[in-house]
Amino acid sequence: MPNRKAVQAITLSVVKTACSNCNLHELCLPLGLSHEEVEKLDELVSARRRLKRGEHLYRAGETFGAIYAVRSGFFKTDVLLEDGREQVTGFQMTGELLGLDGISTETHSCNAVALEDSEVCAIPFSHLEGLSREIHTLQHHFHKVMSREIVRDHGVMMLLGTMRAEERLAAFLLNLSQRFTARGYSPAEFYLRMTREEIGSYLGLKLETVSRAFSRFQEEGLIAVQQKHVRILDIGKLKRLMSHHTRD
Amino acid sequence: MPNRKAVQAITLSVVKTACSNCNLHELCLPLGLSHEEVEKLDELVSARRRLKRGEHLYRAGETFGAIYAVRSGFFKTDVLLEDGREQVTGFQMTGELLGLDGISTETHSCNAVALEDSEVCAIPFSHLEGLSREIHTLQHHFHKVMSREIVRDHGVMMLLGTMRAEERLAAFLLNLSQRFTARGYSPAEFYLRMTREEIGSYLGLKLETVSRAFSRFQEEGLIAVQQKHVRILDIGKLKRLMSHHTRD
DNA sequence: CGCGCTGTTGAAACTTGTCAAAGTTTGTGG
DNA sequence: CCACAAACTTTGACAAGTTTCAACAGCGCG
Repeated sequence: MPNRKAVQAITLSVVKTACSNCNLHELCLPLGLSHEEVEKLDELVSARRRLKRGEHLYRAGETFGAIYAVRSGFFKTDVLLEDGREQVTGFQMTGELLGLDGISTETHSCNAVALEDSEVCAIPFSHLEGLSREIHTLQHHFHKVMSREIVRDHGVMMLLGTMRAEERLAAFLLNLSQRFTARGYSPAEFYLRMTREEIGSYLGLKLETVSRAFSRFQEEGLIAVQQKHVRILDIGKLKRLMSHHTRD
Repeated sequence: MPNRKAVQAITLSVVKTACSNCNLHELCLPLGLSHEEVEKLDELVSARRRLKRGEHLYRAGETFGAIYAVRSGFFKTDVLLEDGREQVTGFQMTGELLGLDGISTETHSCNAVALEDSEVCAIPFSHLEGLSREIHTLQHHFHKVMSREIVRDHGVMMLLGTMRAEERLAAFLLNLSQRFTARGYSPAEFYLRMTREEIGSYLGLKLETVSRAFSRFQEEGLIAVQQKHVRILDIGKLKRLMSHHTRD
């Protein structure tokens, strides 16, 4: 039964997800843990999960049990209003966390959807709380992560509340660029995983407005766009775009 | 020296701020603590601080050390952009927490200003972390509070991203009404502590637009406004206002 | 290889911002 | 306690930015 053995080997290698081997180390875990502490962490991450493009990691209304660390891939989170209006509240990439919104009511308050084939680590929340009672560093790191999310949200509020369309898009592109850079990718060239409509929803704009802003940036030599492929040509101008105008 | 004694008595009564006696109990603390646990909590709250209208509780850039529970009064938090643009990110009333944004970088990322004479309890953050390692309930409660803040921010993003002016104002008034109700005040009648400009900044609108929306609501019999005094006349219509239109 | 989804572009309509002026309230100092 | 100044609010007319509607192009998937 050679097949049986092969399957087992694969299964084992999938299940064995140890944080100690994970290259997200610096992104989703606190630094400076002792060897034993890292071993404890390994037990924390109960399971990995693969998602195909378009699949939901969780949906609003589902019972909350775990937060998720993106191991690879790309996600969006969105909130729906009864009348059908939708707002994308964020895009998450490798090393970022999903599900923090669920802690407050023990029910997820938004949907998380994979925008490309992705993989996540599930971190059962009660385990995380237990372990952070033992490991100060972990506790503090987790608090920082939650706080960072709040600060990030304030940035989005600023964007939605005070910026005009082109400024919003510039801010969006610069933010992506910076996050790709932090992950070792090119700061100036990347593929967008989301549609114009999803960008628009995130930025509080209609997809046509987003499209026009892209075209305008291209005309002015700030970027080169072709569908989902973006190349930033003049990052300085893009930054300056954001600190001039007034509106609102 | 009868004076000396009197002064001491006053000082003591001011310093003695014990959470166990605090009527914010249900709002800012976890329920179901044992007597000993509550006593430990009492030690947590190091100092109260009184602020006059217009005074800053903290400013963006200052070193973060404590979070604050509003004991009485009313606050706003705002973020400033280099080019002078300002965004009010929230209004905080009795029983709500301030300062969570500072955890992430150990530096406050926004300004907190008292909109009326107020009083807060300072909760040194390292103490809070220490104690929540001992008291599970406190730990979990704190995580819920942070998460709730994230969910709240998503609500604001929804508001800013998908609602038109009148919907935003309706949502704002309903939110205030609900929070006043939770504190035992009238759901239908209250004084606004903030200016039209501050409301506008929070809602991503110009003060003139806010003023016009107020007038329009008044014309249509939804509310009665006179300066800062608001009376909600038709809460149902106000709610319906938010689930009809489309925009953005 | 064609159908559908996604993206682009144009023109008109609508919402909100801008500028300006006048009215109202609040706070302060005499 | 009044008077006056400063801050805040309201309202109007006009301008600007964004959405809406519509038509079409392109790419990608089945």
